[in-house]
Formats: sequence, structure tokens, C-alpha cells
Amino acid sequence: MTKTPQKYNYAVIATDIAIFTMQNEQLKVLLIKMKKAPYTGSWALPGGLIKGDENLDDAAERILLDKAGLSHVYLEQLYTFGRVDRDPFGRVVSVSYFALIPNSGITPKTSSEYSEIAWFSVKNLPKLAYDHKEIVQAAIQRLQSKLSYTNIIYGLLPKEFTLGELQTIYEIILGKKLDKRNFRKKILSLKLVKKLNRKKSTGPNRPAELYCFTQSKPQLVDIL
Amino acid sequence: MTKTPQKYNYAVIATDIAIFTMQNEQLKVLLIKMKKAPYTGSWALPGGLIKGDENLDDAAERILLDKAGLSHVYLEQLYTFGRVDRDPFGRVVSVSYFALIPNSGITPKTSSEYSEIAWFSVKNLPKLAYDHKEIVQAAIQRLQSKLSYTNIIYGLLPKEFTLGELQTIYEIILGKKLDKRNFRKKILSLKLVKKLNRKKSTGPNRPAELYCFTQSKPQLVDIL
DNA sequence: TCAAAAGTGTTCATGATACACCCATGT
DNA sequence: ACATGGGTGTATCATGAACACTTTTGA
Repeated sequence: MTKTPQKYNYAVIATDIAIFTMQNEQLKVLLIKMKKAPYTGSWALPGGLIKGDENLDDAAERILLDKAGLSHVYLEQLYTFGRVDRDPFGRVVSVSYFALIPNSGITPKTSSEYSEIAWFSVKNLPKLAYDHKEIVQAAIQRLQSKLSYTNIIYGLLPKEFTLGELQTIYEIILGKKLDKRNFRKKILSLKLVKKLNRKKSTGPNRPAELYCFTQSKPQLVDIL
Repeated sequence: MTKTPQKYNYAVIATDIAIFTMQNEQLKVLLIKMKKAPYTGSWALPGGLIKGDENLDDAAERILLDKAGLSHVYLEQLYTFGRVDRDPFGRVVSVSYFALIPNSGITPKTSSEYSEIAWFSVKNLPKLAYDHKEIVQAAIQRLQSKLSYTNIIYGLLPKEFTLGELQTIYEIILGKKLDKRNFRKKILSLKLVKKLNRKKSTGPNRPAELYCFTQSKPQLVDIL
């Protein structure tokens, strides 16, 4: 067995990451404005090439750190996109990931590789480079379905939160209203969260109890 | 942007396919015995390299046809395995797939690339080359979970089958007994199958009604 | 005192589970 | 006649769905 490029068809392996957060009652995804031709000025998912001595997951983590300054967030492999013509540069196979981060008001900064970086509501996306639209759609769908049978929503919330905030996130991502009493009954019966016995005042209304998650590892739970 | 191998790290893209069928009341996976070093004599999943001008799904279909003589079967992308050291040959990223085929007693033939090909019960697998054990496990897990929320079991059954056969497959793959009456009630209420008004005699017992699927496209259905 | 979100139980409908006997056939 | 798998219905239980008022606070 020899390494003959003519015989074995090499490809560039890239990874693109759909990074989600909640802001202003909206599900948002992080996009960067590209400098490189032929997509100069287009918005795209943060991504990059995988190094020769780098595992796929490590590459995704590195890119998350480099482009968004994030680490220790929920990250999972999504799907691999490899249409022959998906990148005008040549054969590039993208192993896509999706990540969840709590809304900490982070606005990652620009770098030499891209001219702008910003959060976009998934309801109002600009035109995206490559097949990134498809990737975002796949990520949203995965997120929606995983919300109903796992506890990964913890990835979108800060350490402390109220049950109202929790419910709102479900409602926004799933795109439907939930009954407050039934929702609380379910969440509490699953013992996913515990009461901190502290309250959060948010305005001219009754302060809400603060809760935290009892688990911060992904697990299967029948939520909705 | 230039194609400089030193700068952009190229990798070989492969695909490996976990092909499942039911035989003798067992879930089986198709394996080949390798000729190539350093895994000479080891069993492995059927797989191959993706060509430069070939989409990922097309490559998987091609390999399914070449190695197992199969086409028009249920096939879905599973996961992408890319540990740096997963292949002693060098950097090979494997986009794995899983496929379901009806038990037609097919025993695919050997070829120049491998010395043997055979079905193995997933309960009794030999040692596998590369990280193929991990791939098989991921495939089984995906199959198990998809059985309960989709109709993909149609991929494992012939055109005509009895409800008893259908139930047995569920029981084997899920690893638990199901109540006959409840199972039939559920399957029939979902209108996934229709009666053919023909019977199948299988021995010294009452002949069973034959059914066929009403759909042979994957769809979400709440089965179990 | 008013507006705004938090918090709390019960009833009802639906679906899941448990369960046992007769039927049709080949040997 | 007997052994074997096929086929059928009902009662109970658990879970999900619908639903409205009181509480606490800041302005």
C-alpha cells in the first residue's frame, strides 16, 4: 500500500460549527463575514481545516476557541457534508458540529481571517456561503429533536436560571407554547433541576426562584 | 488560495458500511476478511475510498453494490470517525454509513480485495480491524433507537411478511419481548402495513396472514 | 393600586400495560 | 389427537392535556 495521490483521492477535511445561543428571546447562530474569495463579504459558519495530527473533535474545539473564544461548551458532531462541488476551492469534506453556549452576552471579536462576526436570529438569516444553510438547518433540526429526549438544554442556560427562563427557551426552539403548570410538573418530577433557595428580581413583579441543573452531562430523558 | 499540501492537510476519505440483515432470528452484520497488511486475516466492515469526483452518499452506494451486490436498500450516514491513529496507513477519515437489507439469503461472493465475506451475529463478533468495532456499536445503537421512532424496519423485511415476523425482528433488535396483542394493535392503528389477504403456511400450525408496508420511505412514527 | 410575571392542583381524556383463550394446520 | 404458532378483546393504570386564580413585587 503506497501513498500515491493519483490512486488515492485526497481531500481537505474541514469542520464547520453551528454555535447557538439564546439572546432577546431568540435562538441565534454565530456567523462570520468572510474575506476570502469567492465568498468575500458573505456570511458563513465559523470553521476551518483539520490538521494532519488532529482528531476531529479536537479540531472542532480548537475552532470554537479560536473563532469564538469558547471552551467547555456542549459540542457534538452533526453530519458530514461532502458534495463534490460544495466548495469552489476543490474537494473539501466538512465534518460539521453543533455547539450550545449560555447567553453571556459574548460578542466575539473579529480577526484577520474574517472581517466581522455576529449573532443572527435563525429566523432571519442572511444568505450563507457554501452549503452552510443546509448545515444550519440540520443543526436546528437536531437541536429541536434532542431537546425532547435529552437534557442538553443545560448547554444554553447559565449556572442559575428561573423555571420561566427554562420554559421560554423550550418554547422558542420548539416553536410552540407550553402549559406552565404541566411544564414545571414535568421538569421537577425528572429531578433535572434543584432549587437554590434564592430569588431573582427582574422588575415590577414577583421574584422568581433560582434553580440550577443537577446534571451537566448529556443524558437521555423523556422531557416532552 | 492555493493547493499546497504542506499548508492544507489532506486526508484520505473512506467510507465503511455496517450492513445489517436478519437471519435465523439473529441480527447480523456483513464482514469481509482482509488481505491487506497490516490487517491481513482480520475481519472488517466493507468499505473503500471515496473518489475525487464522488459524493459521499454515492460512494456508499457504490461500495454497497461492489462488495455486496446490493442496491436500493435503506442507507443512511451514521457518523464520521477521524481519530488520527485509526488507520496505520496514514490519515484516513471514515464517513460511516449503515444499511438495512431484507434477508434474502444473499451470501455475497469474495473478490480480489478480500479473501472471505460473511454474515456475523452481532452477539458474536470476531475481533475487528481499525475502529470498526466502534462503528458497529454506533450503528446498532442508531438502529435500536430509530426502530422506536421511525418506520425504517421496512428495510429489514421482504415485500411480504407476517406480523409475527415483524414482531420478532423488533424483539431481537430491541432485546426484549413484546406483548403480541398490544404490538399488533399499535402497528395496525398506525396503518404502516396492510393485509394482502393471502396466507403463509410455515409448518404444523395455523397459516399467518401476509402483510406489506404501505410506505417504503423513511418517516417519523411513534412506534414503541 | 396597578401591571406584570411567579407560583400552584385537580379533572379529564388518552394511550400503555397486563392478561388467556380459541383457531387452523401438519404430522 | 396433539403440538405449534396465529389470532383476538377488555379492564386497569399511568401519563399527558386542559384549565384559573392568588401571590409578590416595583413603579
